[in-house]
Amino acid sequence: MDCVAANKLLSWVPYQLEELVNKTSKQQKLSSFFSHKGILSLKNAETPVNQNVKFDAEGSLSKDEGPKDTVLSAEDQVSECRELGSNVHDKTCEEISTEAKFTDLEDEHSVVQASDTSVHRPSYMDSSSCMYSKNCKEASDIKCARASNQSHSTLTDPNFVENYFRNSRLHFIGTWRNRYRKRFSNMLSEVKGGKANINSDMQKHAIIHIDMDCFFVSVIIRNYPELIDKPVAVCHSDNPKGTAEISSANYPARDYGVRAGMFVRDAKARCPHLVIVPYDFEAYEEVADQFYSILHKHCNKVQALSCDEAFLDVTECGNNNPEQIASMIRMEIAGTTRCTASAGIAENLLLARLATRSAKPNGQCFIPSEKVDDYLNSLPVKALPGIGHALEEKLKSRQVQTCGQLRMVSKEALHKDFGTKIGDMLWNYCRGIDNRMVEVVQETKSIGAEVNWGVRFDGSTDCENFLMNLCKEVSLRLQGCGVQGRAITVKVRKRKKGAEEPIKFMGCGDCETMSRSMTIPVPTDNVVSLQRITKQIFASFHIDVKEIRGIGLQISKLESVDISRQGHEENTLESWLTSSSEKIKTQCKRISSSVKQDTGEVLVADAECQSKCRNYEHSKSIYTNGTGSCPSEINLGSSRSHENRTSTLPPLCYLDIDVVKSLPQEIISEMNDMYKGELCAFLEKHEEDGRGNAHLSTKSTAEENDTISAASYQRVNCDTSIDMTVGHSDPVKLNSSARNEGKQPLCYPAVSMSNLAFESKVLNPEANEFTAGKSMTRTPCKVQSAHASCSRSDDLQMRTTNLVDLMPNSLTQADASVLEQLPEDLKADIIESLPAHRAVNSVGNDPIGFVRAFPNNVGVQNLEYPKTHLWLESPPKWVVMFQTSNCLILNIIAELYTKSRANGLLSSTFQSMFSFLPLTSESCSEEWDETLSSLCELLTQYVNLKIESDIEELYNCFCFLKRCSSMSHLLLEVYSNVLPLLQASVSENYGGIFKL
DNA sequence: ATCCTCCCCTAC
DNA sequence: TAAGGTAGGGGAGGAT
Repeated sequence: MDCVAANKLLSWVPYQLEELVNKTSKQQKLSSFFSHKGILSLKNAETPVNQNVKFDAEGSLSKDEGPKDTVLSAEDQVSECRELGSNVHDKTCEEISTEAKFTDLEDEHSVVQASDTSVHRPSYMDSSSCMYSKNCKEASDIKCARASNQSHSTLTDPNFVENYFRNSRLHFIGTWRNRYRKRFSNMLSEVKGGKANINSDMQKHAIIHIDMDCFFVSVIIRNYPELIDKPVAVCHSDNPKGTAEISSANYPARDYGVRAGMFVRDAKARCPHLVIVPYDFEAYEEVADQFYSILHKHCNKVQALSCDEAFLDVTECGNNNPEQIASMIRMEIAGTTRCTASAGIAENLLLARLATRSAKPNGQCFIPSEKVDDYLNSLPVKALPGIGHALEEKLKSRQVQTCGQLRMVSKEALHKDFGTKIGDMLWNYCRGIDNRMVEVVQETKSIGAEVNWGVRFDGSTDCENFLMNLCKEVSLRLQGCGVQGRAITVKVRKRKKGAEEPIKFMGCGDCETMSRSMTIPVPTDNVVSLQRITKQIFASFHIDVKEIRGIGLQISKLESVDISRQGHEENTLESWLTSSSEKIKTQCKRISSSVKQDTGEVLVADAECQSKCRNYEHSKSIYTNGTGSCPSEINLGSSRSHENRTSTLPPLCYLDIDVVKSLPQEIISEMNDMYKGELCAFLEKHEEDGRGNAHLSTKSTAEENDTISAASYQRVNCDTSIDMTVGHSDPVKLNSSARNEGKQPLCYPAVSMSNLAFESKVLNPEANEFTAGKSMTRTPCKVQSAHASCSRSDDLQMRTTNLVDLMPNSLTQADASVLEQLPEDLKADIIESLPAHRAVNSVGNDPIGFVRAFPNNVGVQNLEYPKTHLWLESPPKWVVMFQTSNCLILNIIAELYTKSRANGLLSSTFQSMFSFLPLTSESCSEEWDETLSSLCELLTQYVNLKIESDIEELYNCFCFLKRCSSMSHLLLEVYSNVLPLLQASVSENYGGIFKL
């Protein structure tokens, strides 16, 4: 038996192997194969000529013996393999015995592998693939460029996530479609516009499925003509003993039984002179772009399946010979990319795709309608798209292995066994029926990132760091796609009990996977929001981090970001300035054309968008044309270039100097940096220039401020327990005092102001989405408190029950006094939720009873919709409740309260305003930071709602915060962040910060 | 009946 | 050493 030949055949007509192996001549085998089928009008492709590539010698083709080109090509490849080295053929014989062992595995692997980038079944499911190890000599013509001293796991590499994705081929494949959508968005949207006139039902379609031949290898070896006929595979490592996985193998290599997904050591055992070449993602991207450019040139209905595979609907292409179109396209692809492609032509997507399998490599195949039945009859069900190994097994257990057998099963039986949709799919597909259309525009439904290799955590810090980086990654991807999402799903792979360390180096091995999700009312792409929510969901797993083998984060319920809004999304000082800059520009244009100041020509929104995209692409330099180096940090907030800023900032002379001067020193100093130091000089100059004028122009502002500060003063004045000497909350005074102290470096904290977009909706009962948000009421159900059980059935009812269960049997005096200080409706709500025997008047002596009354999460509760809870922080923290009536009341409860109270430092005034604002210096811990971050965000959101009546009160809050700044640097940051926004809100009443 | 979450399966 | 990702779809089962 000629095993090489058999293996070769296996790779493209696998399901006919049994009928073939007993024939002696390959020619005979193939002829018999096709005559047996008697259906294929397999035609030779007009082979494109290219000086760099040797294509299979085809020349003219005999129509009656269709498959000749393929046959010849196969023979060529086989003979070339034999010529490779004197020992190759001997080796082949030697391998015969070995290969016998592989048969099962191969069958399984090769049956449906038509396309090269098609991804193998993960090897952790194929334990058998690990058992072959052979000492082989290395035969490598190309030295793989590999980093040798790089860390490779979460245990040793703090930048693991970033490095990981850069080098992952699966990541490349998985994210390719989104990059394609971005790149070809013009073409896609054009077609979308003209799509409506299709009446698909009656019309018979002509579909071409086109697929590059062993894409990953071909792209690499097009620059190494000497390798074309040698067995070559793409892999990260060519260590002949290693467990690196073969990504793709060319046809000569497949002759030796080398398959995608195989460990290198197994591949080398089969084919010792196998040449391993490294990945070149840039080249893949480039060739894929060329590929799609060609497709779009010939046809405007292109559905991208992957980087090397697409469907074309050529029904209305003008040319009514689809075979000719396919042929032209293939020729052009070969000429341009120096790689070959195969095509299948048929009346629907299913048959076109099946036809391609028969056409490979470098051929094309047309399945006419009348031949469909015969073609399918003996086709194994596994060959149908949509039937993987699980369905195959399920069908096998029902004695169904071929489409012919499947046709015998009634639709009802299929529905019963597989469900309606899958049942229909099976019933239709085995009859060659496929009603899907070529879908040009495919909207993204979810975006995520996942790592299941190299994940080994030493402690929870490592794990948290990893999670945070994953969030960054996902946030960048969302922004890169211009979408935000509402559903956040965290997936965790945990080592199965009793599972050993996997054979694959750093693999995840046998795992148990679990996932949990949370839906928020307003979509987000913000990294801090994602981090917070992710942290919380993750915490709800209560998992030993040492057991974790993989983590994934997925965002769904996507909505596209309104481009015009993008520039204002981040409520940073910068965006605030730049958005105003744009306002200026528009107004300048309108009012006066004589203004010559250079305000920067790029529209803000565009600049933002470009900046984001650039940042994303940059961080993924492998996807760009690759001149830029990779920045070490993927942080949107910090990576924006200075050049960008100055190009969008308003010129100094447009700033309202008086308003600027009234800003806190930190803000001025930040702005000064943005203006490269010119702002301070400008201010000084202004001061010197004319005090008289300045006096006049500040007046109205000062009056307004007085009004505010009067109210503020009253409140502060009531507060006897707080040091009053720091300035009575007059904003001007405050600011000048701040200016004097102003040594504190202003670092915009990790908190971006738009983080809690959804909180703003919570705070805003007007928001339709919120009131209508049915899902909201169920939101917290999957994220349980540390105490609550984690069963899947938990929902809001459970959640509420748990909360009540967590209530202490008796409330302490402290509990009662806390409750007393809560707003009436909140108090009522809590009391109502208590069982009678736990009523408030039942006071015990548990000092932290009230703390225990709440789950170890920080949450938001909206009392207008008492069933709505959003749990925001990971445990163990405090409960933070916000309720919205018409007036802002923030309650920071629990531990903080306990701490502050113990120190006797709570001011009654601010208790009522902030209820339980912690003031003790000992509170300045990490926990403190998080709470303040939340507080900051929420205040910001509130400011953004611009509810006039509350502005004043807010101002007081901030002034108060400012006065606390000596105790906490973080408070200063909170203040610094919130104040500009507040200032903006206030100053909007008299024309904004910029004079116009 | 319809929706949601969790999970599995599939394709590349 | 090695980079076992990503996204879509559907079923089960529970809640409304």
